[in-house]
Amino acid sequence: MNPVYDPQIVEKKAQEAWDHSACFVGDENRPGEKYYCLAMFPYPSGRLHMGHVRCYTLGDVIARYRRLKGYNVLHPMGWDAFGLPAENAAIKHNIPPAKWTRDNIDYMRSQMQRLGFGMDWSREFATCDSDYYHWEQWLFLRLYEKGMVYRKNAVVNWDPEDQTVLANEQVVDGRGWRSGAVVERREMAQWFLKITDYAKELLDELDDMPGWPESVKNMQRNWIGRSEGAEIDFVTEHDPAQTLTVFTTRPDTLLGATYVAVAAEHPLAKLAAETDAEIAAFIEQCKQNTTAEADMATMEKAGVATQLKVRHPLTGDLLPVWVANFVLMEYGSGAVMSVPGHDQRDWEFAQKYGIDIVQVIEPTGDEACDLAASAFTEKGRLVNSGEFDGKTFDDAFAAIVTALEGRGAGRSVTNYRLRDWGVSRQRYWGCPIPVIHCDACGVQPVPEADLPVELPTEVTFEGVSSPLHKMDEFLQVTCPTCSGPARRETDTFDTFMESSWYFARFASPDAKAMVDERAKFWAPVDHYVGGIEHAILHLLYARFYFKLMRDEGLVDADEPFKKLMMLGMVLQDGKKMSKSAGDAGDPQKLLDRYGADTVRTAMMFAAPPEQSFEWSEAGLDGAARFLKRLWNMVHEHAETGPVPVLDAAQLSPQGKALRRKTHETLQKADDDYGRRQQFNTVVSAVMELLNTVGKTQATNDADRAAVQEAWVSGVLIISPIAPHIAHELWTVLGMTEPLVGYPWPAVDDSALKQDSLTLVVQVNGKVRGQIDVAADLDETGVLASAKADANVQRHIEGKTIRKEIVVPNKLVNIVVG
RNA sequence: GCCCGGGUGGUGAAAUUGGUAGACACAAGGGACUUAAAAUCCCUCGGAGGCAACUCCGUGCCGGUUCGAGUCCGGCUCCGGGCACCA
Repeated sequence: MNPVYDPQIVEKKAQEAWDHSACFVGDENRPGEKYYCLAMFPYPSGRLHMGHVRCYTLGDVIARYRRLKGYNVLHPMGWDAFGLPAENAAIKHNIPPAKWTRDNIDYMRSQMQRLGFGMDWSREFATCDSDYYHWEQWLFLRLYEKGMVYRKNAVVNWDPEDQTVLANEQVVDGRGWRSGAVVERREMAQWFLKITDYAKELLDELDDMPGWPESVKNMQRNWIGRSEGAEIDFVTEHDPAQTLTVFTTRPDTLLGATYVAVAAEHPLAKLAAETDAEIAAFIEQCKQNTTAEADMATMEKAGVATQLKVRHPLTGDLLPVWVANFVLMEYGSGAVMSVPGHDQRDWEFAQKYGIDIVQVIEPTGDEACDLAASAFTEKGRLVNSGEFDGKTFDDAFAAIVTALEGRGAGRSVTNYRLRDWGVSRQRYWGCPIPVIHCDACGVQPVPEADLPVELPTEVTFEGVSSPLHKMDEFLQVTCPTCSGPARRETDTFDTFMESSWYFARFASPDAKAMVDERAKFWAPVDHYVGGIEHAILHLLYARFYFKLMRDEGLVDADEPFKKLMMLGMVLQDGKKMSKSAGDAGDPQKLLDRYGADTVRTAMMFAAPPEQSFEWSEAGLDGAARFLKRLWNMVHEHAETGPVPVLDAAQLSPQGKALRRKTHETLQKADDDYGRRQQFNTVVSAVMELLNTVGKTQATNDADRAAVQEAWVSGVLIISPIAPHIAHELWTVLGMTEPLVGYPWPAVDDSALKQDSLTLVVQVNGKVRGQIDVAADLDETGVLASAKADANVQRHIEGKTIRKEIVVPNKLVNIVVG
């Protein structure tokens, strides 16, 4: 009798064997080319959901496959442990964020281990470990010295009732999610990293990253948003020493500018508000917009005229200054010139407020141009522009910029949509920003010897504000410059800071520096797996940070992630899974009922990696049935006793067909794992192989050897996906070397050879028959055979053959008329 | 609003470089085994006609290119992701 397949026993046994042999511990000295496989580390939200299961199974499948292909693999795991949910839990349940986080990590680690991921747990760390964030503070201070860091005002969402800053997701319909109070935009001094200094490199390098999906590269290109244009200075009427600078991509339309618009936070808006209650009221009203760009883009465009005027740099005409709610202070100089004739938004604004619309561009072709109906936004020929009339875009651009340069009133510039990275957060649960505020000396960096600035973890939350504000032992410090009393910064870093370099730390997790030489060995990550929701922010910040580290000499490469696999979302009720959506996605009960291999197989079988799909338990029974069949069939085969060495010459036709299927499956699986990165079809290929073995009657020793070969191959192929059952069956098949790292078998081309092929015959593109032909039959022979088919004859009879198309090994199309 | 994806049977999907649409599964229906059930095994399974051979229709919608389009092009529509403080 076969032993019954009991995943709980099989999986425990396999995991103990892996632990015992330490086969997943990364080691620079192992043979084989290094291969760093990494799945984006999780935020320890409490329990794994099916999105995690998918991501980490995919990472594990890739890592295990690479081991079979002879690579020296590093596959680590850790925790993105700082963040908002821990504070929310603290406020709600009065648990210190550190304890809540550590408990979650312990539970989620046990779930990952239960899933059998072949990860190197010896390198594990959490970003809330001071050993980790120490070096983030250290790098920040290095960047401070280099001038890569600066402080300026930026707007935040302010909850006036809770007296706290809210994240965008905490603002619901313009109100604080807890207090319900109307949220205000408020300016605060914040730290910024000069990512814009690297905009060009971040953009240009995308052209040389073949391992990234085009869609992600395009998203990043659009995000960085390089545009060629000009900066133009408008002298203010009230103070000729002051200028208002705008950026435009269309300096050719300068003569059509009929007003300028500034952001509500712009100094000119504030100046105008001093003497004008209507403007002050409008600015107040603008404060009720959130800081989210999506809200800005969809809201009703509105503005108010000021009494201020600026002088047109070429005509000297006075143009009115408007304050408009759609101008972003964060982008460019917080001011735009408005050309309603040739910009749709400006046109709508001018229509609404009765501002002049002047045509300065006319079509060169037959494009429609009716400024009474809409703006003409195409490039064309200049009119109503004095000396520039008749010029087309490129000439006009150059001539107008030259004219401006001559007056010192403009210059051509390359502008980026990308804004500098604001890294300050007015939150407790994050990495302390290592600066000190001294009344006498101003902002002072914490001396390197005093690092890390440790975040106190013994805290009690009273209300929603950061407990740091009330902790004198944290707050009160002496100024490193004058030794007088000073105050420690209470803001912490954006958590994207931690996730921007953790992959480098995994290479040398115990280094007494940010990283050591081992980072140069393992970096860059060869295969990075993660959700598509990280396509822009995380991946762009990490690329930037890696360049900062490179420029410090810490790493060698220019880019951190060679190959990027972007996963579609595992949806729940049509939306991405989140902490707030409950634990419907918790895999725990599935692991208890079916075991890890079934959960992993079902997840891999459900869809290809990049596709989003709604999670459903429907596939689990099928996956469980498949593994059980595999278990039973391999045991039945093993019970027939020892198998002789395969003698291909002695195979029966069935044995030969099975052997071909085995090698086709090896070839397909290798291609799917390695090149196509589509794993659902690996599972189906093994299912097909299993079905083929099931139909094979092994009548002689050679056939039994072919069956053995089929099972050894099938078990090996499925092992990255269902590693525990594979571990057990490997031994059942009499294999003595460990399966982890066993060399992937070479495909035997002679086994793939076919004597005859089935071709499809079409008449006028419709399938009319199938023919079996010798594999080496030439085109004339194939055509003759096709025309001999009875059904094909019926369709070509009495008609003229106009064209004959033969696609080798596939089909024949006969075109008749 | 802007940027990036996606839409194929009752369901998850496959079709890799423009070449047989629906592989492999799930669910369902029928049958075998069983006192019965579970498990297992076998058969059917896009729609319509024929009830066989075969024919017509069919990959979100409309149009185009091609001997041939799920695949390429143009226009739409619905769904998802991102939009700088969720991670």
